[in-house]
Amino acid sequence: MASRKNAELRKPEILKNFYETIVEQGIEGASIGRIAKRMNIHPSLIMHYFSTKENMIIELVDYIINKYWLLLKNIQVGHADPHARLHELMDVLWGDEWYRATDISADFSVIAISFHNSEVSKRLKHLYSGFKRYLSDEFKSFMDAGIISVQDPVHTAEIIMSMLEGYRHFNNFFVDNARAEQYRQDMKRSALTLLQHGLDDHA
Amino acid sequence: MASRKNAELRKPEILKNFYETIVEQGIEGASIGRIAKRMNIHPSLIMHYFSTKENMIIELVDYIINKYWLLLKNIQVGHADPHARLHELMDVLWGDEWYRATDISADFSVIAISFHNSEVSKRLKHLYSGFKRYLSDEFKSFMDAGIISVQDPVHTAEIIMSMLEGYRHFNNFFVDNARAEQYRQDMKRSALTLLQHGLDDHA
DNA sequence: GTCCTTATTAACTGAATGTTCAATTTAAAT
DNA sequence: ATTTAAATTGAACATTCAGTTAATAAGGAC
Repeated sequence: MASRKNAELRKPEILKNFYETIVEQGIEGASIGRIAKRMNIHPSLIMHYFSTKENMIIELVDYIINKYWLLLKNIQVGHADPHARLHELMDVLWGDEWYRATDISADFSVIAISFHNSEVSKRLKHLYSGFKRYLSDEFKSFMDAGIISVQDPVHTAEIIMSMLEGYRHFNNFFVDNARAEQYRQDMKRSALTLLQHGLDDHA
Repeated sequence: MASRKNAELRKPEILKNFYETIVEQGIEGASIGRIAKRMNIHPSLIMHYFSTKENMIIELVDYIINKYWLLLKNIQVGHADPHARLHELMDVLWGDEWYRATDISADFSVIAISFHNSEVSKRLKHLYSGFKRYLSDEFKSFMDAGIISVQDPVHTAEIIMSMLEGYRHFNNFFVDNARAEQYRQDMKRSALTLLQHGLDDHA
């Protein structure tokens, strides 16, 4: 019999294995039976804790999203000097810790699920809107300090988030490990260029 | 019995229904049985044409990717004048036809599959590299004409593609239909700003 | 050591999974 | 009208699916 653990330990352990199974086999390969086999426990034990697979998916999404919230809360960019603060923020956003916080393969699976699961969709929207609020607040303060020249902090946040997501996306397809660092720098500098030159009028 | 059609008609029809089932139920809900039911045909007929589900997935990916190739080949930006040509290209990339060419929900499913299916991954990489080549060739000609100021056309293509992908991604989460057009314009203008200001040195 | 909660397994279900192979229908060619 | 090839169905296959219910095992409180 598997070593006895309490719910507080076992549930996250199951979620972690669910997560890893999705990374390795996709959502279509992440059945309860396979997760149980990978953990050397009985499938019924998983049902005991989550009742339905739908529940387990929701809790998995919460588990992943929580990783992002922790990232956000731990940014706490140190510098008070706006210029240094701006650069530190950019370093964090395009940094390694941020990129590796979650497995991009699982991220895509979750996003794919969100298109036909409204609970998942709701949670993703909430996460994104929190991220957007955080960024736009920062950009607002940079505007006030006069070190970036953009017109609308919210629109700016959307643009930077889009670039960040595009970066995550393509890092898997372009790279050519030797080019990874180059690509990262290109994206980061492009973001800074945009922040400092604003949106010109190309009418 | 379902009306008799030949392979040339039936196979694409099956792929189309596979595609739509993925959009509605995700890859995990797109079983052969469900696809057959939706088409009012017998599941065996699907096996007859594709032999295995794995084959069917590969052919679906080819089917989707072909839509993108058609887009690329039909761009054929008309203007010879470089300045008009640049703007027309940007209009196409951020245009409605481009955005709606495939269902983003299916795109995400395919990308998610690519992480644990090397055949799918290979095909996506090939598509992206073709797109990158097309864009970098265009950017090279704009550089020669002196209407954009970037240093490397390939890096530039990667950046623009990342922005485009980020745009596709977030259009589903930000919008607020009233803002959709605004967001699109913001992204397009940002891309133009980058092309014209290049990557500044923020050392 | 007994009680009591809870973790874990055992045994099972009915439905759905992808797949196989033979039988049947259809339409075109001769 | 007969032949022929292809399209379509039918019935079965072992396996896996998520889920149910009851039994067992383990550990903490007293």
